[in-house]
Amino acid sequence: MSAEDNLLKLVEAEEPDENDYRLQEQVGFILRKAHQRHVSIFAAHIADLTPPQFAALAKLRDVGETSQNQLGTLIAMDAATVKGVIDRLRARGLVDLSKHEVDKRRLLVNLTAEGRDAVERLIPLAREITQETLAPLSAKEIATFMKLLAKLA
Amino acid sequence: MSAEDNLLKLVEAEEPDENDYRLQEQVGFILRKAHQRHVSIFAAHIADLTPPQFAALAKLRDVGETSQNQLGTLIAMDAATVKGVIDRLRARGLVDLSKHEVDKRRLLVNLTAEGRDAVERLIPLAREITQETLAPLSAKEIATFMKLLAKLA
DNA sequence: TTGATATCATTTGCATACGAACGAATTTCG
DNA sequence: CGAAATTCGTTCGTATGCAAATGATATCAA
Repeated sequence: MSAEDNLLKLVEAEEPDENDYRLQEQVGFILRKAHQRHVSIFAAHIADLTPPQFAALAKLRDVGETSQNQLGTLIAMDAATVKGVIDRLRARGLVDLSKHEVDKRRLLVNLTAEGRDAVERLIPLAREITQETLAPLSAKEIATFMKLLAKLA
Repeated sequence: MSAEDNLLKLVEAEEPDENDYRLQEQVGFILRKAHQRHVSIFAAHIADLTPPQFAALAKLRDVGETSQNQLGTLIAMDAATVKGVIDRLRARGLVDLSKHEVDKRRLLVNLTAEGRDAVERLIPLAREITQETLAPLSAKEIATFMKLLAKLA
């Protein structure tokens, strides 16, 4: 088949040009990069905690004692992932675990005093992280972006 | 200090209310969820390859033979990560490796015939993945969102 | 009541992701 | 030229993230 035939077929079928797939313009690729950038900014401000670890602490501050699975649901982590995160926070004395009195399947997670202090101390830094992540955008752009991003998540 | 004093201090200094940090509204948290959703959509369309693996193949299709590190730069992966990705693609016969004739430090990566076939076959699916990821947005919103997301990445 | 289902948590295996340390090769510069 | 700095790749350790399998407990329904 000649190049002209190819072009013709393309036009007739209104197919996208397969030779013109640009990785750098795909949402998934840019989303991955934006996420990487945020994690990097986070690490620069809060060196001794990861974003998921901070998310767990911040959410526990909101809702108080919850089961491990429930916490996972609240911060968008599956059971296997949340277990690892909680284990590490527990090893550092930031949360503690106890068994549910009634439902013996459940593992209750709570902030320790130290954990509570840590969240309170870190929240101002978390605000800075959010600001710095959004710094390339104007106030108006931020409002628009957050609205659209929320729709995608 | 009384609660009223606290409130007064807050208003005077125009400080954010520390009791009002909402994890669910932070860019980082939503960015992480949006990325998770995209990976999930990707997996539903392309089961036997991960987004980073596909990114490596798609980029190799663009630029042809490159060094492992250079490829990593192009697809936003550090040296350690790209090595793992390429190792797995190589084990499956989708890329092959060779030594740079002149610069003996460099490891050249190339698509195999099978690898090239795979990318060409998968690109239409990748377009669908992009579409489905952006499906919650209108055409106009997509244009806006992509512009702003690119600024953040 | 009991048998089927569902839920909670754990474990294993695999795949990113990155910092840090390292050796080998190359480039820069005094 | 030759020492210092840089680049390329590898390895190790740690931390998500998820699928799948499993065991324990709880709930539902016949």
